[in-house]
Amino acid sequence: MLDIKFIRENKDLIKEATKKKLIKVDIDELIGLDEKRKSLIVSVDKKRNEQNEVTKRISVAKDQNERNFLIADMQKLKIEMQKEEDEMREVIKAWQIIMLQVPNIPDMSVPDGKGEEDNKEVRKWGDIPEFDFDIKSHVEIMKNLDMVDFERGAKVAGFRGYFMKNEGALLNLALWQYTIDKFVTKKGFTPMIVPSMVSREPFVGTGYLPQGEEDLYKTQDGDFLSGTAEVATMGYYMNEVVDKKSLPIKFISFSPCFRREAGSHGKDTKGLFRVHEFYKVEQVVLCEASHEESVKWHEELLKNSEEIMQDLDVPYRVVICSSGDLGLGQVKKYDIEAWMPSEKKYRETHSCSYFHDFQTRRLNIRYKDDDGKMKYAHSLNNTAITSRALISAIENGQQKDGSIIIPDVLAKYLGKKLIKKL
RNA sequence: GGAGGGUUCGCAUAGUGGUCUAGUGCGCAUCCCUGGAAAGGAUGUAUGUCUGAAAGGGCAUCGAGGGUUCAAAUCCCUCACCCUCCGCCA
Repeated sequence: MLDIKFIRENKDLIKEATKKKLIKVDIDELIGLDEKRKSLIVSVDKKRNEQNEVTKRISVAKDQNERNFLIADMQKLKIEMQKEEDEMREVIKAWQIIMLQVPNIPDMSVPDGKGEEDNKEVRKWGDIPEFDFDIKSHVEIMKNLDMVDFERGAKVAGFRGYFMKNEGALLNLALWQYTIDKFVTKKGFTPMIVPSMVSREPFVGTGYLPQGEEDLYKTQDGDFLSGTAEVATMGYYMNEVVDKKSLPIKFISFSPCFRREAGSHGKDTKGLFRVHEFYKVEQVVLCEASHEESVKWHEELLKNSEEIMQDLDVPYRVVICSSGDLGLGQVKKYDIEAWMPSEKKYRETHSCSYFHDFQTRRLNIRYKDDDGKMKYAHSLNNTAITSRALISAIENGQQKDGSIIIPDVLAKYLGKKLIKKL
């Protein structure tokens, strides 16, 4: 959510942003509603003031006639007031619906574009491996080594279901453990295991709702299963004033993630790339409300995840996402894409974005600045790791005999450097 | 699932329809007193929003949202959360 004052004063800038992000929202209608809202507030407040004043007189009135007269007067006022209050409620409701749809403004450095296809490569890391044998996909490799079971996954959990098994299970555990260790010991992040079943408010606060309901699983109690630990982690300080001295707050959050993949039925139907349920380690940062701080941490979070990929020896590239690929609240987003040998393509494994105060305004996370003013903190997040990176690591580490060489950082946790058929 | 109790200004607590613009204590800030400090005293102590060039002023906020009333922290309804007990289950 943006500040209504800012919207009023920067109408054209916002309209341009909605075009860039391909979002349909009527800013003129919003401003019209805001005018109505303000004039109704003025009028209602005036009547309330009169009521308050007269009520004081009624309280102390000794004379019964005077008292009755004043009460009758107030009964009339009340009827008028209720009419205006009803109208005000309607206006505010409509106002809020549009307010939640107004997008954040993309940074100058964001390329214009319609979507993913217009993302621009920023840099590449690592050499694309050459194989002197027919390579297999992670599905074949892992099935051969009994690391995963998709058939029974589908039997038990339905479409896109899977079991991780043997070294498949251990390798995932190693990945999470290694990642969290690194963020805690080397980077000073606070580790958290966060809820995946989350109430509506933090979803609205982070910008996933109201517009994205069909992408989420919903419980019969009205909670939603979140697709990322970002939601619960951002909700942690919802409706709180945090101590300025505690900023920046850096969380490394682990959670199961659930995605309906409602719009992608035909896509990536094989393997672990697109699944309904997976685990993720996520970086979340709250920092002081300055653009420079946000940019600094954005680059930092990107670097952190690049280090992880380099540790895993996975070739990747960084792309800057085009305006059409940005979410409602995102100012700028980098994706990291790992090289997938079986597809001969880079595929998204990380998504690193900053929001300025878009999320914290919705979530009401503030701090008191040195000048005594309350400010909304800035927020950012980036994937630290998911199993998607493992797909790439496995395919890149495959050997002619079907075994897999494991990156050193994981071998340490797994207890072996090579996974092979017994 | 059932029964009961609770949610008040940073903390603790008072407050069952109109002098509550929410009292008191603690804490915190500034000042007085002091050589300095403690004790004591004085003053102050939130957020949001509207209006205004500003100073200032209005309005709202006693878990949330509705309702009753001329008037609600106080009465009624719905919901959320916390506590105690019972049941069921891990």
